[in-house]
Amino acid sequence: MPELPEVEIVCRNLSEIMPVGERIESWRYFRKDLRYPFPKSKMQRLIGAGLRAIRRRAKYILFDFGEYTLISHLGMTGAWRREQKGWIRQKHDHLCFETVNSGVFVFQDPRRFGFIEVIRSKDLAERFSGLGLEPLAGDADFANLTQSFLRLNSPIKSAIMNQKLLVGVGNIYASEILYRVGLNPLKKCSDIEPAQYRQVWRECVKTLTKAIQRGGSTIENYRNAKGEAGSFQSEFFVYGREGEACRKCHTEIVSQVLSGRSTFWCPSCQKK
DNA sequence: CTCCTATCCTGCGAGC
DNA sequence: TGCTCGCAGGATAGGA
Repeated sequence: MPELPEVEIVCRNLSEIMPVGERIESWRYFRKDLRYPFPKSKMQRLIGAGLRAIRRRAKYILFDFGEYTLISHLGMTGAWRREQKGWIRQKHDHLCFETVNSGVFVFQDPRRFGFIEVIRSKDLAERFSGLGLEPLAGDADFANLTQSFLRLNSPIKSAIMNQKLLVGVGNIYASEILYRVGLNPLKKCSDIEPAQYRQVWRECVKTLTKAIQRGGSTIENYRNAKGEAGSFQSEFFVYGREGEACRKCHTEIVSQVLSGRSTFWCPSCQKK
């Protein structure tokens, strides 16, 4: 489900409804695992600790409780929502924690590709050491990223989705970003000029930023932690539009599976 | 090392 | 109506 903009929105509104200093009173589990077993003993360590911040790294949500950090990944269909005491369990609600003053936070995830982790905060850097460049970080070193890409033989679309190189871009935004640059998604990374890479990074930042301003994209069931849908899907140029007319030149949008993922582009606008 | 495939899981729409 | 098939926003282990 969620790519960088959606995870960013979830983090922002979780921060609004769960203030700094808030404490977890108790956990409840409705099954014993999601993608990985719940780290129950470590989750107990969070009880009573004051929340310092909720932030995003790549597509991970980090609840910083000082000595320990709760890591939540939404996978394809994961969602947090807030409930009040006496709430009624919905299908695919897998766990919840109750806070002292802010209600109950419930994690729902039909496909169960999401997961929950608790680690010592001092181990965060190592836990995420394999992650690539954070595109919206002020100090993002895109020149260095270009040098990495110039050495790759893979198609550009696969590469910008590779979280070891660049984080946050998933299957939807990959197609959208390349449309905005005019690059064919199948083009080999080593065949792309440095000047074109500068455009790729610029459109990447612009597209992700705009998507955040629109509250993310809601395809089927994405909702932020307040239950609100995003609206950026109305600005898609190519994703999910196979057979429809290009918004600029009216050529039919085409689609092809690349590395197992549906890929959309305009054969006329994306000839670079 | 690099790249691709299969896999985890449930739900939904298309097609018969 | 009801069945099967294919596909869905992610990440990763393992094979070529």
